[in-house]
Amino acid sequence: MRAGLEPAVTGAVVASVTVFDERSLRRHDGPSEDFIDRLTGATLEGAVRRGKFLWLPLADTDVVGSRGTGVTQSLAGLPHPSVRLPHPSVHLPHPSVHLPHPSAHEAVVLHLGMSGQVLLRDRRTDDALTRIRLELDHPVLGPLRLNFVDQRIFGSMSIDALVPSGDDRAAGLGSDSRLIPAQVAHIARDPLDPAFDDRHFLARLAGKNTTIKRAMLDQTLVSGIGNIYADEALWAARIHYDQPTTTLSRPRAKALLVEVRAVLSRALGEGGTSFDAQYVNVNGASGYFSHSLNAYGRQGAACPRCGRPIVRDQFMNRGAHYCPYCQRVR
DNA sequence: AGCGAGCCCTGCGCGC
DNA sequence: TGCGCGCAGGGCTCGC
Repeated sequence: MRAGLEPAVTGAVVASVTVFDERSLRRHDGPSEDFIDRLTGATLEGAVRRGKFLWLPLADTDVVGSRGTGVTQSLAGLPHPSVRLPHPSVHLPHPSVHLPHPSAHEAVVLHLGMSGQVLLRDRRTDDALTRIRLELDHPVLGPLRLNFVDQRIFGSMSIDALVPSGDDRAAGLGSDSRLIPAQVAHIARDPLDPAFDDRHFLARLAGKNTTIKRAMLDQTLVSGIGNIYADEALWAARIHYDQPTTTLSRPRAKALLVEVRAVLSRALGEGGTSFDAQYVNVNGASGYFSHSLNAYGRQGAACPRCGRPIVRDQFMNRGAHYCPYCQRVR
């Protein structure tokens, strides 16, 4: 989603905002009028991600001299290979957009929850269950529509202050900025982040008095891993979901981290995991990773490694899928 | 600290 | 065919 949004939102001006359901602003500190007022007319500077949170920094508008100075962001190479934007006929050789100085102090923050989608459309296209809509004017691509769709409304949009992330590394993927939305500051880096610190993670993991899957799903320890990718990485590393972290050896923990990265990389390469039309990219296309699952959702089916049946346990009010033969507590 | 329960929601598939 | 139930990719708060 980040990769798909980046070329469409960078340099775009928010022409109008429509909130169809205020419940999607649960994490916005203020009424919908506030969200609309602050966003309307704003220029989006890019698309940045940490774990499952995405944010679009807003160019400062009330800082004298901040607009139109300095940075030129190249949009050459548009569109992203996996992205088909609504206006493919717009073709400019090596287009570029002059952006304000990247000193944004606010951002639009998005989380998809369980059932959220962000769909890039032309100005005529509606999507069922659209909760919030942004009409964008992009300097190269022209008029666009961003539909935030969410069946269960566990996801959200909000405007949040950008605060220092605490170290001198980029706060997320997609920007060099060290600023992070306040509501995302407690979220750990994800294992694909170049600034992810393996040693720091392994030390914190070893110091926890819990079990491994619970730790993997703890977004303040490591982010970006949900129920599917936890089960898949544990299967690949042959580790039982209820293995105590205190007895998980460092070599096995390191091997698990390797498998987490492999699973996340492959899933991103295949566009994510789609069981239905719920999980789609910005064009509404489904990912293919569901065809690559070895454990998740495969209870009763043969383990691809040993042929014995995969089992599903109730765990943390969710399912834990594993092979009782390959994955044992030890 | 860690953990379980509960909550925020809708829609789908299944069994009866 | 129709209904009720269980289930679903997440994250947060609360009380123990």
